[in-house]
Amino acid sequence: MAEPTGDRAGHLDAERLGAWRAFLELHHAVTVALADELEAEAGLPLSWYDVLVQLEEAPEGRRRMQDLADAVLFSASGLTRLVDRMERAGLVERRPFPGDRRGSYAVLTDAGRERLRATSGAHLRGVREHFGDRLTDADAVTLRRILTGMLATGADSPS
Amino acid sequence: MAEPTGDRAGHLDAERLGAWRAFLELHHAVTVALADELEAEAGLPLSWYDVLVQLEEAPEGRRRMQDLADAVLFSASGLTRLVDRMERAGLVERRPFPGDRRGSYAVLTDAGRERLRATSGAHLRGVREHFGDRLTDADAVTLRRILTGMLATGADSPS
DNA sequence: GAAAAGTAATTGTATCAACAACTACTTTGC
DNA sequence: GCAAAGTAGTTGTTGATACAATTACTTTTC
Repeated sequence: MAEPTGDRAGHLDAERLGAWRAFLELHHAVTVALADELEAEAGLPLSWYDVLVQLEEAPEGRRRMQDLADAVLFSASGLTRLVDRMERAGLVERRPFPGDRRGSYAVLTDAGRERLRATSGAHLRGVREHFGDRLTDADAVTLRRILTGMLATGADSPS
Repeated sequence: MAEPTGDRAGHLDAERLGAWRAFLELHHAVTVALADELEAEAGLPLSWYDVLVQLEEAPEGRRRMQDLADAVLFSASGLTRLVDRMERAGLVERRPFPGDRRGSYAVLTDAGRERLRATSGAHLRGVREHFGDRLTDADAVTLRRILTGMLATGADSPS
């Protein structure tokens, strides 16, 4: 469109900077609120919840460690310790990966599945309350379109 | 639009959940990329940069500790240590707050101002590259409108 | 105007995440 | 088929953040 009006493409104008700051602030507000609520209502760190969800959604309730680390946005070593803690709590188990003795699965236990079931209501209500309900239907569609587009644009995500 | 189709207001539908997940993923991708680049190109943690910017933007290059903590989304104790580190590096100084001997200012030093000047180009380029440039002009306006609206809706932000 | 309540900042401590180095295993190359 | 290179996962260590308790001061209350 109009470029040479001091508004050429690539310029970090006030709208973009405003969007960026709002993005950061909203992320902080919502994730802090969700983590606090989940901790208070279910005694569960948000990172544990994320692992439970990823396993629940995976076929047979299990995923490879590296794979799971990518899904929950953790480093490999971070996931090792996280799964350690959750295993101690009885929510997941490690199982050998057949055919490659280096690898292992993290598998959801019955207790883990039950814990997720007992918790997800509260968390989803939180996501609605702090995020979903603040969007009109039209804005939800638009926001999703814009954000997924931005994700697809960069080679950032497949980090 | 149509409500009673299992899509009533308040329901966390696929669009909203998709937007939420894209939001989380984009935040992670962009902040990790920015932090890595800033560290690599300027040897500066992102949290330090945020403090420098907040002080630069404030009148006389100084802000109260608590005030600054809110601005950079840190706890009070977290900011104490962060300012400790930056003070050791000579980028900020603590100065007494006249009229209330409990309080102190964090003030930008000349070295801090210089360091910010030398760094902000790289960071702003990063924000453009990973965020701003992935938005059309129209989407930038829309995104900002949606996000600031969501922030205003909740009582989350003034945490 | 002294005691109680409140506030700004710091410190003790625990947690938790990342990086780098390591172990164990698998695949590739010759 | 053996050595070299690559990959999955774990462990040693460090750094950074938060919460709770503490210190120092200020404001309120009676």
